Amino acid sequence: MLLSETHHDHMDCSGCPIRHRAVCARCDSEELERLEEIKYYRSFQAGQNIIWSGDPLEFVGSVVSGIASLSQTMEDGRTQMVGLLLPSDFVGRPGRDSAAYNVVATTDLVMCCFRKKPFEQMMERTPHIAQRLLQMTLDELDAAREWMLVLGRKTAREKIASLLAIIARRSASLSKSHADGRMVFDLPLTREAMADYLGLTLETVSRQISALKKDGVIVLEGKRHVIVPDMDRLMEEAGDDSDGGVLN
Amino acid sequence: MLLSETHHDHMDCSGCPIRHRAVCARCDSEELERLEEIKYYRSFQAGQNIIWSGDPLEFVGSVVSGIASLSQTMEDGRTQMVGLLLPSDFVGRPGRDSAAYNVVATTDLVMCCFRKKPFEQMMERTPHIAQRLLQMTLDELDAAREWMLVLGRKTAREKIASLLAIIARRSASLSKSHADGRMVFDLPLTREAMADYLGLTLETVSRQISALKKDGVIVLEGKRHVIVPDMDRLMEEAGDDSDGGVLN
DNA sequence: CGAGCACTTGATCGCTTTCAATAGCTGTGG
DNA sequence: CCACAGCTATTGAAAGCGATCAAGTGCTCG
Repeated sequence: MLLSETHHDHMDCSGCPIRHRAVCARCDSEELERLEEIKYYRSFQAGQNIIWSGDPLEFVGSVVSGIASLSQTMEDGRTQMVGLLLPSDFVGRPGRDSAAYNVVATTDLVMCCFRKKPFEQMMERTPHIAQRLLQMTLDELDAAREWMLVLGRKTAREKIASLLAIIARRSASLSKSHADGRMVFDLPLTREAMADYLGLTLETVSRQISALKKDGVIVLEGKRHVIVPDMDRLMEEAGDDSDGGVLN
Repeated sequence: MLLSETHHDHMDCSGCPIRHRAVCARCDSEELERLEEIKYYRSFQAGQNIIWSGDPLEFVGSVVSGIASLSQTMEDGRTQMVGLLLPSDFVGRPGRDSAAYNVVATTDLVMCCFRKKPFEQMMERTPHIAQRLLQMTLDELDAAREWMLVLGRKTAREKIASLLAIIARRSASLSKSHADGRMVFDLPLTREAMADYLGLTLETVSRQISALKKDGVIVLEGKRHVIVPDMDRLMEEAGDDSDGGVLN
C-alpha cells in the first residue's frame, strides 16, 4: 500500500492558498520561480507519521492544507505535544541533520516540500526567505512561551479553556467570525491529543469539558462541534483577562 | 540613586567576550564597525527590572555578562519563567513594538544595546545578522519546547533533576568540565526562581532538593554550591536516559 | 541583638491521576 | 438484521502528589 504520494505536479505558486503567509511570503516573482523549480508536493493520510524524532531530516516544507502535531516522547511513553501545525506553518529546521520531534498528520494533509540542501543554499542567497523564516520562528517562540505558562501554572479547567480559546481564535482568522462574542468551530483533536497538548490525562480533559458544558461556558453538538456563546467568558475561564497576549 | 548606568565607552568588539556567540557572531570586521557605531552598554543591578511586559520596546541587545530571567505573569500573580538569559543571549524582538515578557536581572548584568530602529534597519541590509538571529531563535525554540515536556509531563523530582542537569551542562560549556561524570557548579537561582521556572512552589523545590541530597544524587555545600558525583545518575533522575536531546 | 531574607520541614488539603466500569458509535461478518 | 469487536468518550471511586498553611532554622546586615 502506498502510504504517501509524491506529486510532481507543479501547481503554480501564485495561486497557492498559503502564498502570503508561508516561508515564501516575502519572495518576489523571480525568487518564487526559483523556489518553484525545487519544490514538490507530498500528501499524508490522517494518523500517518510524517517525521520521527531522531530520523535524518531530508526535507523541510510548509503545510499547505490539513493539520499536523509536533510532539516529544519520553522512554516510558509519556508524551507532550509541543506544537500544532496549521496551513502555512513551516516544518523542519535548516542546519539540523536529524529531526528533534515527532511530526504526525492529525488530518489528511498536503505539504509543499523542499529537499533540505537546495533549500539551505537558496536561503543563503535569498534574504527574503531567511527574514520571513525568522519572523515565523519568533512567532512560534512566543506561542511556545505562552504555552509554558499554560502548562506550568494553569489549572485543568483553565488549560481546557485556554486550548479552546486558541483553537477558536485560529479558526476565526480563517473563516466565519461572528462580530459579537459568539464563536463556532470543530475540535481538530481527540480528547487524548488534547490531553497530550495540555499535560493532562484524557479523563481529566473529558471531565473538564463536561464541567464547562454544565456551566454554560460552551455548548457541544456531538463530541467535536463546539459553540462558544460568549468569548469573553471563555477568556475569563482561561485566566487571560480580556486581551491576554497570545499572538497566533 | 542611579539604578542603571549608560556607558558610552565603546569597548572594542574584537575583544568582546561574546563576540563569537552573540547576534554579531557572523559579522565581518566591516559590519562590526557599523554595529560598533550604534551600540552602547548598560549595567543593571541584581534584582532590577530590565523590561516590563507591555512596555514600549526601545532597544534590543545582548547579555554580555550576568544572568537575567524572562517571565510571564497572570493577573492573580502566578508567574512562569519562560527563559534564562545567559551571556550572548539576545533580548528583545525586532519588529515588535512592545515587550511580551518581563525581563529581570538575576545577577548584576551588563548588556550591549542597540536602539531598536537603527538595529532593524541594519538587519535589513545585513543578512549575517538576520541569519545568526534566526539560528539563535531556532535554538531558543528548541529549548522552549524541551521545557514544555518538563512542565507538562515530569514529576517534581524529575523537574528539579532536569533543571540541575541543564544548569550543569551550561556551566560546563563555559568552564571547568571534569571528563568523568563529576560536575560542580553554583546555582544562579533562588529556590523561588527555580519554582517559577519549574511550575512548582518553593516548598516543593526545597523538599525535592533535600530528597536528591539524601539519595546521594547531589551533594550540597551551603545552599547554592552543587556537586554532582555522577552526571548519568542525574540524567536518569531527570527522565532523560543518556543522550536526551537538549541542545543549549 | 533584632530585623529581614532565603531556606527547610511538618501537617493537612484538594486537585489530578489512576484504575475501573460503562456508554455510544462505526464497521464487519454471520 | 443482529452480534460483536474496536474505538472514542464519559463517569465514578480511590489514591497520590504537590499545594497550602504554618512553624522554625540559619544567615547577613544594620
